[in-house]
Amino acid sequence: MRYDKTHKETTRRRVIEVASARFRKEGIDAVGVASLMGDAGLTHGGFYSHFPSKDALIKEAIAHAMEGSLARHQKTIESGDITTFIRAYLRSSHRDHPESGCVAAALASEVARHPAETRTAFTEEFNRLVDFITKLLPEHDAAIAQAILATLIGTLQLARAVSDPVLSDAILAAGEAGALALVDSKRRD
Amino acid sequence: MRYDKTHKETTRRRVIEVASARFRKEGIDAVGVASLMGDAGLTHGGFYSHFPSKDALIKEAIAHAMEGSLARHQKTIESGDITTFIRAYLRSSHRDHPESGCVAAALASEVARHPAETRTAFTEEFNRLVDFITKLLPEHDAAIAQAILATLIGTLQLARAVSDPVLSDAILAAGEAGALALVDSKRRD
DNA sequence: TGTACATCAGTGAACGCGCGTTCACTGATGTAC
DNA sequence: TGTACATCAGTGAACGCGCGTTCACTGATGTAC
Repeated sequence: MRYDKTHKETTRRRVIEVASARFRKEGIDAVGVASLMGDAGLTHGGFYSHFPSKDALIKEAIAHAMEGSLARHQKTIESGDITTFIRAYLRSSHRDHPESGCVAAALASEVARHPAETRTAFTEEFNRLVDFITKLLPEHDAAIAQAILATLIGTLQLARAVSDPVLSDAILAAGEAGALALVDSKRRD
Repeated sequence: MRYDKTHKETTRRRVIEVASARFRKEGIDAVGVASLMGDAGLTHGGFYSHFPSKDALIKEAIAHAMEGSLARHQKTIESGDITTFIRAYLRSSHRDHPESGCVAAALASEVARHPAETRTAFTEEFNRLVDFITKLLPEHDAAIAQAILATLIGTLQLARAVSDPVLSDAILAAGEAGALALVDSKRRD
């Protein structure tokens, strides 16, 4: 072979990396194959020697992004602190940088309209994220973990959609208080 | 004038109606002007005698859809029951029919990427929705209303995105329990 | 070590298609006489 | 009441453009001799 055998795999990973960031920032439909390959330093024609279709890349980019955010939170699970996790998730820098943030918050509504394969990949990573939160909870209750995750995602989306920056900050604060209240909700019943 | 003077206004409203349903169901980018006008029983050329651009229609369709869902919930506010509202919002029929459902759940992440005018229209209707929920709350606390709304939206989106129907039902149930727990969260502090 | 060759990652022109938008027009209808 | 006309909502061909995808090719490089 003419190229180092890791060469192609490196390129493939670079394309997935670029795609997962730009999909989160601009939305899946808004990012074309040609522009994506350009960002990865290539021309559009080579795309199909790496992926059978744009849909296949979408699936991989979503899975990659969710794995990445889980990996980033491994430090939190080691310290075992749900409060730290919630506060980190609802930081204004997360709201302002969807490209490196939670893929569920950025793309959940788009994923819902995508083919079964993409939704299955999303579901697997969603389950891992719920497990992660469950382990941080005092009662290890998966249903509460799901409700907390829903609150975090909904809060981030509303904070991003709203045009008033003061209101946006207030939404983040309200979501944080709400998510923290859910942490102990079972214990108080 | 050759047509009844209400004629054009009727057509305009029909286009907005069709757009607000299809945007919620298929996503804004996925619905073209020509296909939209076809659904309204017209050809695409006439679009620009009603709206200056697709963006202008998007803004109107979002505002219309949010007004519509508020109007639909007026009955709830009269009975003053937050529990009824939460349960109605998280019904499986709402998950399964985004076209007639909450626009914030269907389009929040898309709105975040749209021009200021669209986001301002969204913000105004969001504030009205928060006011509505606030009035249903025992403590009339707007921050709790925002957190509840975030929980509802996040829950619906996750329930729609996930590919496993059993898991989807579980997410709805978990979100309902979470939102109900938030209702009394202040009182219990 | 130096040369010839085979490999294949990446190139770029081309495909059909649907997008948002423009515009000269048509023809049904309300109004004026 | 009957006819001529003006209005303008709606038509449909055309625009430039970018989309996802295909494919014949190029040319840098690892391998074999």
